[in-house]
Amino acid sequence: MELSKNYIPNEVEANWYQHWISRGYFNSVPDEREPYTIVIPPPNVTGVLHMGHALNNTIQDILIRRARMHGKNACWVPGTDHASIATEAKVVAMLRERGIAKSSLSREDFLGYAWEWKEKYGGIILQQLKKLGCSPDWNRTTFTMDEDYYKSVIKIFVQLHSKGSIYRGKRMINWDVKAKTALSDEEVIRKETKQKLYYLRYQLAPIDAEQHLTASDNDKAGIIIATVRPETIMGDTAICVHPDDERYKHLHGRFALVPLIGRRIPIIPDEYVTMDFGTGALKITPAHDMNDNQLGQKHQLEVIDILNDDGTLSEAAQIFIGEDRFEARKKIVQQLEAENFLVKVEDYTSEVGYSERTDTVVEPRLSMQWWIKMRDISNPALQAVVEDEIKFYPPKFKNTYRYWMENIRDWCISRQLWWGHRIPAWYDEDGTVYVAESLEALHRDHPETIKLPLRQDEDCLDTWFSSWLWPFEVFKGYSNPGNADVKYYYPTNTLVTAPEIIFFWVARMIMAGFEYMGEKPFSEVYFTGIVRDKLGRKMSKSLGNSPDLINLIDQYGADAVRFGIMVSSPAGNDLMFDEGALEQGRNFNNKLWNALKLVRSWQSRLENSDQVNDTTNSSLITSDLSSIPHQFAIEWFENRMSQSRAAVDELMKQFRLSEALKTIYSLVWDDFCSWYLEWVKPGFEQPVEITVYDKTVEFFGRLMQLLHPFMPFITEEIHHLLKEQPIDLCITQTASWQQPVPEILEQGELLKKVISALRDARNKNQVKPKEAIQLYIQTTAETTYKGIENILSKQVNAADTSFVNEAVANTIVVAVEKDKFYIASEKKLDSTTLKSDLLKDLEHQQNFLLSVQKKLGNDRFVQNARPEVIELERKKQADTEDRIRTIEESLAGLN
RNA sequence: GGGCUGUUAGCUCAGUUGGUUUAGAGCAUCACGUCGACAACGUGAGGGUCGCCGGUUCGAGCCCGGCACCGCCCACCA
Repeated sequence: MELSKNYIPNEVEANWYQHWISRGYFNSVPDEREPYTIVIPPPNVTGVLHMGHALNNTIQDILIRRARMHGKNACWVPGTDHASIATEAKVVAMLRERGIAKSSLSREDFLGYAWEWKEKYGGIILQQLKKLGCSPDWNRTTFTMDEDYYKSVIKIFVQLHSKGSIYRGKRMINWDVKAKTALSDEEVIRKETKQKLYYLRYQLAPIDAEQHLTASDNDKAGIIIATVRPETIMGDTAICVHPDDERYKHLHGRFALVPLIGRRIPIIPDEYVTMDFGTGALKITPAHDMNDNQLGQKHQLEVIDILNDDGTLSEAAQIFIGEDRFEARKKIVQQLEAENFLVKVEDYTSEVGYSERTDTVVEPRLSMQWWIKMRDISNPALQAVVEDEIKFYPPKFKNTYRYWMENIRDWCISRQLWWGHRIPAWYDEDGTVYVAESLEALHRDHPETIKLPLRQDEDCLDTWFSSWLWPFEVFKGYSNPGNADVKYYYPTNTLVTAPEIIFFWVARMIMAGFEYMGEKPFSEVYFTGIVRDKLGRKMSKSLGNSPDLINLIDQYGADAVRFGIMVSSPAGNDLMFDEGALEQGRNFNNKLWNALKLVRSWQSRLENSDQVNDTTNSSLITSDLSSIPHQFAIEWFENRMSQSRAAVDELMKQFRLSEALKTIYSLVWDDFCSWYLEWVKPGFEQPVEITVYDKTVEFFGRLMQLLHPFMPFITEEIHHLLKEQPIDLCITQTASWQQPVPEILEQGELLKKVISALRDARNKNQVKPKEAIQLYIQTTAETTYKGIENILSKQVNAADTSFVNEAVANTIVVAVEKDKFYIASEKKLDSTTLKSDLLKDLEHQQNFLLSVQKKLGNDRFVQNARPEVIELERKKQADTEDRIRTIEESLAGLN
């Protein structure tokens, strides 16, 4: 079979994925092997593959595939999250396009549309993961609203409630006016926002209406406050000043009038106020600000809610009723100015909360919601991470986690949405609340409720209230406690996720794990970096700097995409995505492909020689390694490969995947292709020794094993194209490798160094590659060089090599460590260049010698440094002196 | 405002307990090269004094103190 000029990934990838699936390689059932388990961070069911997913899932796939090849029972559980708010928003938008308003639908009808939508578009992302080459056990695909999963979520709510850890309360919450739902603190993104600070004059109310029928001038001058939200003044119920503020002491106990509507509000002292900010006087709007609300409670102020749930002004505002809050702001400013209440306007920048999902400004609002008392369940989860029972990579996230856990606040879990797990609470006509797993359960446990007219709570639970059960409920660990799967797979091994969701998800999973399973959910958490573009900007939909992954896979192949992503993801750092890295991946594919072509071309030459052997009993076939000229190359590469393998193992243990990949890349490209293959490559139309061929195929195969977790497709393809294989690479078990021998590695390094130095010398002296040279070697280690002589002479195109005891005149001199090489060629030497190079080197060596001598001349160094350090310095000194002597000899020879 | 990282070649990053020939890699750059695997390539080369200041030490990219800058997380100054 003729191989194409370049590697063409698309068809190869699709075929192999199909093959793997048909053989069921990714499926896992409990057995006697040790499990290695990962649960996927379930992407939103509405999601499409973006860079963050690609990074995340490539890492998980690398870990899983490696475990699978290392004798573990690898189980990677895939699935999706119902993502209540995100999905509901999509469904509402879809309905709007069809001209249907959500408000016109019953809950049941809406959910009908939502499920229809989910079945049709949901889970596209799982199909896309297949294109990336991911190898989860698809039989285990889980959705957070699957029937059993749903029941578990409800059951957990009931359990927490009966324990007293869930309560219902009217408190200030973050309100999303677009989605019309409450949000948890974590769903609010604070962004620095340019605003205006308005200075408004509140006139004073007369002290006593009967005594002062007209206001004094002082009263008209009133008190000036600063605010960024003038549209909320109609909700003001007090003005607050610092008790020690001399400017306002005379106003304590008096009343001010809210501009435009003239309502009387008290002026009260409280130390909360900062005297030197604004005017030192603060308007209090308990319905629309967290702090104001606290102050309001403290001073028992009235609460006037002037906003509707969609962010428009309510009847209570008296003016601008029905206007959007930001429209109302503009209009009210105009009116305040017209009526002389506006004193001045300043530019002002502060942090404003935005909804994570809808990106609208969050409205602090007083509302009745369900809450979890987090203190009840947080402690074991805190301890587990602090004491490294669960390890974080990189460890810096321990601090972040710890701080949040130590200051944990109650979690608002109710959402005013329909798509999700409906809160299992019922109300009778008196407003009494009953919590039960179902209406039937309620009637069973509380027969007195049978006759009551009950209505169920309309709200759903926060998405994260379901996903915090993920690591055990994917194995039905809660719905079917103690089943074989959960016993075998739980706790899982590694969680790979983005640091952004450390509070949303990671912390809560750890809490749920301890609370419901009595055990940690995973042993290690690997936090990936944030994906940025090459300008360092975070990738986001709004910036439009997120590339289309499927497009990239079509263009470069999944292996190249995986390579590109991993090679630019240093552990613990962000990923600066650059398409150049994908090109590098594609080029690497090609390099592998071409190496394969070379090795396969030997096959035919082997077969020919086989035929010759049958009749002539030629000596081409040999099994005795020591008798062939390529013995050193084979021994060296064997050792070199073991050395890199050990390095890769160590890096993988520390989750330094990017470096592990780079190590393999360099092993393949540099050591295997550039050195080893060149060393053993036969000349044009020369036969190939069978030992060399067998060894090369074996090496190549082992390289493919090492690389497979990172680039699964091309490695599988090459594995099969190298020779007939009884089993697929995907499930091949990694054999144990030998320990590298340091002496052989050193010899290999020396050989490389000598070859490079000689090539450099040829290059500098403009000796053409085609032109053969005479090489003279002056060394004390002649036996060493005898073993590598044939490689050396071929690699530097030497027609003839001989050993000498003294300098050879009229040659190019090259010194490597203690050995000297003399190159003689037809080419007339340019002694000027040669001389200046030598002089430059001489100066460098002399400076170096000086620094070493200075060190050795320092008594305190000699007294204090460790003996081996001193020994090393002495060696440096001797070597450098040798080196200088060589250069001087060469210079002398040139004259 | 508090906390946590980081600052090493043009770019992205390694550099393990301070001493391994006066700092390494990949990409990019430059020169030469079409030689029977590979121009999506080969062979070479150039390029940094390790953010700044001070200290400890025989010796600092690495340890200590201060400063500057970048980024992230957290926090209720209108």
